[in-house]
Amino acid sequence: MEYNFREIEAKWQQYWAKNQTFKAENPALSGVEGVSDKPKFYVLDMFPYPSGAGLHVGHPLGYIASDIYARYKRHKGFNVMHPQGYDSFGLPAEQYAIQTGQHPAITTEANIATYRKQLDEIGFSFDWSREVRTSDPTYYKWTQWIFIQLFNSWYNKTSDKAEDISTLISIFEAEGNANVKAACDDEIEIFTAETWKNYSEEEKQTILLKYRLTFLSETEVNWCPALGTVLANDEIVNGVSERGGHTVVRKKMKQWSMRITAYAQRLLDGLAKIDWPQPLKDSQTYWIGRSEGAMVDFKVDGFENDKISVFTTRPDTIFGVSFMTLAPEHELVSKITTPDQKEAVEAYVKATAKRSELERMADVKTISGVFTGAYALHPFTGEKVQIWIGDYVLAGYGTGAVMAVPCGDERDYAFAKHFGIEIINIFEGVDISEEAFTDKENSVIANSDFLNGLPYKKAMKTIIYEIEKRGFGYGKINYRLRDAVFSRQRYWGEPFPVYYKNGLPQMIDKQYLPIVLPEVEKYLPTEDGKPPLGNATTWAWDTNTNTIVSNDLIDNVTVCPLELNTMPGWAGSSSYFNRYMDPQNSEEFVSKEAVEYWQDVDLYIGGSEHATGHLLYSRFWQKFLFDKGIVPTDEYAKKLINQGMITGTSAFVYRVEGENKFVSKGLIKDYKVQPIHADVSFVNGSDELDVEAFKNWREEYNDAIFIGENGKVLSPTLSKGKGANGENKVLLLEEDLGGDKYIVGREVEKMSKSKYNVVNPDQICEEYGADSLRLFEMFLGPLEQSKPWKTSGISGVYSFLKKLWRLYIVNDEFAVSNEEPSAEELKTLHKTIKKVEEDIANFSFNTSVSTFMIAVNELTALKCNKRAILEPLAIIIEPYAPHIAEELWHKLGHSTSVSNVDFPIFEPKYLVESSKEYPVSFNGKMRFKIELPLDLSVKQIEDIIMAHEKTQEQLQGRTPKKVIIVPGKIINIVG
RNA sequence: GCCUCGAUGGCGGAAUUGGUAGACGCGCUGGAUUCAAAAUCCAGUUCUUUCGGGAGUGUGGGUUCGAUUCCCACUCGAGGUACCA
Repeated sequence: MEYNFREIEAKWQQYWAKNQTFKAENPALSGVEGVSDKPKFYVLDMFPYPSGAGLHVGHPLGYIASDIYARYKRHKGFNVMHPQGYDSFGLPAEQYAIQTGQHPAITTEANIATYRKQLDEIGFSFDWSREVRTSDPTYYKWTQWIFIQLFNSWYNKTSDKAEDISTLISIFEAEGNANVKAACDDEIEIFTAETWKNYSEEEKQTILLKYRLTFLSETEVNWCPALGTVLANDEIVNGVSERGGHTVVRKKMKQWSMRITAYAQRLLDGLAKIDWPQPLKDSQTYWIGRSEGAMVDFKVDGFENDKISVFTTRPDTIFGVSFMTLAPEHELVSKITTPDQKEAVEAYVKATAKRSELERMADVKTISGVFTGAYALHPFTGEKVQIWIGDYVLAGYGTGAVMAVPCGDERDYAFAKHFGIEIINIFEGVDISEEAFTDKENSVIANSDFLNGLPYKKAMKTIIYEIEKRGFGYGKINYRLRDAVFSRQRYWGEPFPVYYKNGLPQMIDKQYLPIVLPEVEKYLPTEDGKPPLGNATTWAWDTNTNTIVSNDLIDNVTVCPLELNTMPGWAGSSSYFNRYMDPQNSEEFVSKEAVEYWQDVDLYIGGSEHATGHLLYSRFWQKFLFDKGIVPTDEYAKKLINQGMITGTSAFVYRVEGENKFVSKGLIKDYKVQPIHADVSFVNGSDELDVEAFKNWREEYNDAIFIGENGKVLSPTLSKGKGANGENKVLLLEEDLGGDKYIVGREVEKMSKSKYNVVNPDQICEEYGADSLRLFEMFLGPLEQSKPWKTSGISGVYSFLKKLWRLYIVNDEFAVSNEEPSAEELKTLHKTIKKVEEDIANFSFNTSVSTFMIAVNELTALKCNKRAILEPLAIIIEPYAPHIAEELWHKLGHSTSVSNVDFPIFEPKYLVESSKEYPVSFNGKMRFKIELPLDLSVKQIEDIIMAHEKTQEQLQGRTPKKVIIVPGKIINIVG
């Protein structure tokens, strides 16, 4: 009776699907007995984007880990929800559509089918009845609904939460907006209740838009006219688009934005109460970028009505200001520049416009700038301060202007030195002739009027008080975080539930959702530069019938144009974890009962690349939904783990330059060679190349000559035989080569199709089975670290599974005995239980696999065949290798799934030892070992050890200075 | 530049509060079984050695009876971020 993984795995995968073994019940809704008594546990994976390439072995790593955890929790008596779905809107499907005309929905559907097949083959315990797809109208209906909720809300800083826009309107009607503290647009005019009531409906709406949590704003974007779209920073390389190399310009566009900045402080504070990796928290903290300081206005000499506002974190150094720097794009630049400087300034502004923001920021070494000829007036001293422009100041950050204090800031110092600007020292007892003094905590202010002699903290308080008293500024907490642009000029995304009347956005009522993506002829932007939805001919809203109608009917009275942008990639993923709780609900986003029961995610596993994208936006939406009373917690995931990347081990062959000849790795120093990626599937575990497979790979290599490691020309004689893993292959026999082989070079790189180092899970499942794949992925190393993939090692876990199987087999028949287990057997079992439970608690799955191997090795050595040992063993291994466990469990005579059986209880009594093999060290170096009873006193141990002949041998007559004995641990003799 | 993580045999890695460095697996070497192979099993495998031993966890210091583990300085690698005022 062989371990036939193909048969076993197919059988149990079908069984689980048929019996809905992993369906998680919502007790309140289902009334399923027994479920409601169990505590809930919610294990979540970051759902995948279903790309055309399918899964490679890197993808399931986190899924396997979370699956082990979910399965373990079922054994521990929890009602576990472990859902999966697809983040199925996205660019690749759209690009494929542009190239081929194939509708993205069709491509996406096909890709999902591939993913599903691959996921099923690995034996995950997903509850597929809860599947969501972000591109499914029944799902994005709720994305649109949340958008409407955001539109209908404003952020009240007084109550410190989002409130319905109606509460704001009531305040306006009662007392105007003078006392409203809200997260809102920067420049809002103050009005009274009287004025508000006299505003037209349009004027009112325009004002309200400045307060809403999602709002239209003019945003500067990277516009690529050739592609007809906006590009993200990372899609621009050297100032041109990554795709196609087209020109990119900065352009202002009216777009939807999300007022995430309203939540900056709460997003920061919330980090303290969630168990997420510190590096991830650090990067969110940095991204939010809280800084305390002051806004200060500087008057411009000769321009009575203009002022330059700056934000500074060091208002205490204001007496050290010797110049100001404006971003070249600053609106005052053209106005205040003197005729003398005009030419230079204009040239500089022009040069800056050509540089991308990225380029400007990457170039740290060159100091550049131009004097405008104008002067600002120091608010305290009234002295004239030069106004410069410099491209290190960014228009998009803060006010686009900096008050420069060279003695206290390295960059200002370098700038001042470079252009010979005065450097005023305002620090007591500090030499600034060589560099700026930036240690603010240890600074004492001097040369600064009323601030003289004050340390940093006192000086800050005093100066902010003075600034506010004199009325040219105020203390302010600034955040680096920007409001998030929420419009995309794409086709394959969620349509907005928005139409425009007289240029003002109107929300479509909830009952008419979803607004379904229209059909278009082409997926490209229109010729006049409108987004792809501009191609739709039926894309107008009839306000009488509340239906989408033909554009021909637009009259801007009853029929109005619909929004042409779509939502960004992160829209659908920002709250999907809540939707899993109640995925089929068509009346509500999530029912009260469901969300009260499931509450939040107990364990979330995914990649760290989402640190400041998805993981920040989703926290923002959760806080908003919490404010609205829709969800009961304002942080949605208690615990988060980042799985590390699996890198590929690329293989290289070496072509002699100018020839169609390849030399083996050991010979490359004798030739001028060019390394070429070879597909890793042509290489075996000993880095030997299957030369024939490589030759047949591409026509250009058909006639290539290969020189082996020993310098022999590899003969092309073919022979049938077995490959390294037992598969049938046509290969070169060693005799034919005179024992010579072609050895490839290896290098660890990111796993990628273009590097030919991708390994698919399907291949592995086919050759070794899903249980082997699962064990091997865990065995590779710590979950959170990145690690290279090398398929050759998989034979180790495969042998282990065969060895485990054989424990249950006697004379080729399945058989276990009912004999009482021995102390040794019980010890093996219980130390395994203990270690595996500790490992799961620590997410240390790699060490669990080792522990299983040790247990099976020991039980094999003991020839253990006893039910009392082997039955619990099948349970504890189930989370890791569920198929073989289920098979063994049923063979042991059970008729229901092993997945909900109680985990064996660890009994410490089986591990109690009476003696210990003490390591005896001399000066910290272990020299020999001695077996001693554990109940000896320190004195007794010392007497025994000092009398020992090996001790005397080591000491060679010396008298030890000290003998350290830690009972149960070590003996160390010093001297 | 800054932030974060990491560096242990030929390779992946283990060593849970400072206490036997190299568990477990791959690979490799030798052997058993076999007509042969696959599979399986057994033994060995950090380096070095005059076979007594000696050295050894990126480098250099420090704390300690004792350091892969703690502290300081540095080198290299990976990821992120970026003249952030």
